[in-house]
Amino acid sequence: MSQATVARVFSSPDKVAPATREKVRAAADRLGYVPNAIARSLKAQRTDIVGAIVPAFGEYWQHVLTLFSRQLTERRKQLLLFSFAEPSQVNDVLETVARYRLDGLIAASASIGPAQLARIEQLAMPTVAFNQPAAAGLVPSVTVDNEAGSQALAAHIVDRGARSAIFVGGIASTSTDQQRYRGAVAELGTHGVACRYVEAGAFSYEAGYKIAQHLADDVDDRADAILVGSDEVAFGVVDGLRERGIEAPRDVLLTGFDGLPQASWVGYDLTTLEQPVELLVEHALTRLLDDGHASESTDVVVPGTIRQGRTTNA
Amino acid sequence: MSQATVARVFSSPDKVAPATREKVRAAADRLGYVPNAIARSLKAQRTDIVGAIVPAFGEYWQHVLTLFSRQLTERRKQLLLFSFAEPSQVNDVLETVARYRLDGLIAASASIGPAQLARIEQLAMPTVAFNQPAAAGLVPSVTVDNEAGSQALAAHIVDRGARSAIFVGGIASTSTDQQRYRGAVAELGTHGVACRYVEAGAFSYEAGYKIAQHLADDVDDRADAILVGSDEVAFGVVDGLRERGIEAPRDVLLTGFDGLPQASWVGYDLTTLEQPVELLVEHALTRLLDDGHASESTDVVVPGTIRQGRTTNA
DNA sequence: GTGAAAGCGCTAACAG
DNA sequence: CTGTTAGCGCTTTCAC
Repeated sequence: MSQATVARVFSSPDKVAPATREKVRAAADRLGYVPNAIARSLKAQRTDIVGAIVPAFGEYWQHVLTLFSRQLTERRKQLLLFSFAEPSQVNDVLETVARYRLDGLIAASASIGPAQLARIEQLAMPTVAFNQPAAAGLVPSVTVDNEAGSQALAAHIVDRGARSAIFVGGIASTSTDQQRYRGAVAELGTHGVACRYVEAGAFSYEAGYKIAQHLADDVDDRADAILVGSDEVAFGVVDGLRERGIEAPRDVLLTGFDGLPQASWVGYDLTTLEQPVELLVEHALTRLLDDGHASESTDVVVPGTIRQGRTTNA
Repeated sequence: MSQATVARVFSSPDKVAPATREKVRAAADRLGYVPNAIARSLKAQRTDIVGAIVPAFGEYWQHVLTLFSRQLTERRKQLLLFSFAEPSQVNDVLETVARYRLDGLIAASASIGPAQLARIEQLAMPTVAFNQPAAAGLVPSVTVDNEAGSQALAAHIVDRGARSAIFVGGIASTSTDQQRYRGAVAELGTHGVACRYVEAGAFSYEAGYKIAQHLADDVDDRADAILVGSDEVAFGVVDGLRERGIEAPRDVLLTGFDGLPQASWVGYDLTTLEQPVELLVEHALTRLLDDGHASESTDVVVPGTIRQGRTTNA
């Protein structure tokens, strides 16, 4: 048996006589032989691995990651995870990424700024920025329509009688926060409703919980509605307000953003903008793997839909 | 410049004259050269990649995965994710795993049965089973002490006056369910408290929600306490019971298991057995990467601690 | 339908 | 300190 024949048995079995094929398979089973994907990758200049640079925190990213992994498995590819706890680690991570010749790269984090995107360009690795609007124009991107989503939520609360509102963001400098705030302000403005921006300081439950207590204590400044920029923060806000006896929708209208599974949990039952995550992930992978390397538009923006929950059921 | 010199600049810079080193670095920057980790792996028989076979669902696994990824990043290794939605996919996944010559493998799923573990043995790849008690003895494993944990929870509710109890498991055939149930029964038995096993059918919020409504409707069979086998299911149970006007701890004592971050969210504030996940993950990685390939005991069992929440605050 | 040979990009051993 | 050489395990012509 020559190497070549064995290789053919595992990659294009039809090019080998059935008899030989079986003999090779039998021998392989007996010896525990398994083709070496590393060697294959070296030769083929293709790894069948897609990398993802993702923050190591947060319900949203965990959820998205799970979906990427699921869809990649269906495409017989693997997900190589590069997670980081501190934005400062991103540069290091990028250099590591560069060494693995990945079939594609998912850049999903607000910590990936222009400098990092430029570096990624250099790597000449197919890349897609996921829900990171700031990357649009620099790198192909797939994003939910943040502005339209926020507008829809704003319209929703105005419908339900809101005459004053607060937007609770995670981190003010992120492009998602900015877009979501902008959308809200725009829509509310046309109805003569003011909307202040308040920063929770992180995209976490705890941050939401704390900021909610501040809001609750600041009695002068109560609003009819609170638009929270993300579901995870919103859960914290709900609980923080409850702690102070403020209940949605009784005392305030409240919305989230993202459409996490937990938003439908009866304990929260949050009105939120549901991202079509499956679809977003599908778009991202198509752009990464199927494209003739230059399709129509490189920046895809997909609309979300409102999920009406108890928190605005006034 | 010879290949060898360049290689040295990137792997052992001190073996190269500073002048040459800088020249090489400059050239690399200019040409965008980055060493190829695939080729390196082929030569070195070491990939710096650890694989993880994990179910594509569930809060708990997402949480664990995030920790693995974080700790691996610190060790300058990557996580290659093999997730699967159906147990039937596991065999396929294993064959894929086999092809990548990974530095280690984390087997974290009840769907990895004896047959699969045997296959893993064959691969001669350092492996550790994570929170999968059934694997103990077959493959090195790291597991929280399920029985002791359940006993502690059982003792806790007896302390608080429970005279009858129900254990709500996810899937009866899993070894975690069995151990947790067994622990509960053992402890409750010594206090003359009976404990029926009820199967939710999945380790999910929805399954918990549905089973809770059945339990609530079955008025003859009310118990003082419900021990739920996992937090995610417990969240569903809490909400399902609330829907029927049953509130913990007022009407029933309720506990979870796992210690997910959400358990401390004020909306649930669940009494649960908190797994020392960081520690478990650390143990797993040590066994995988640092071991002199045969340390003391291969099956590590780590105790958890009770997190007291509102749901048993009778 | 099968085998021989070259080469993917790197490293380690050995000379110089 | 630097270069030469061989080879990791696979695929891919190109002969036969």
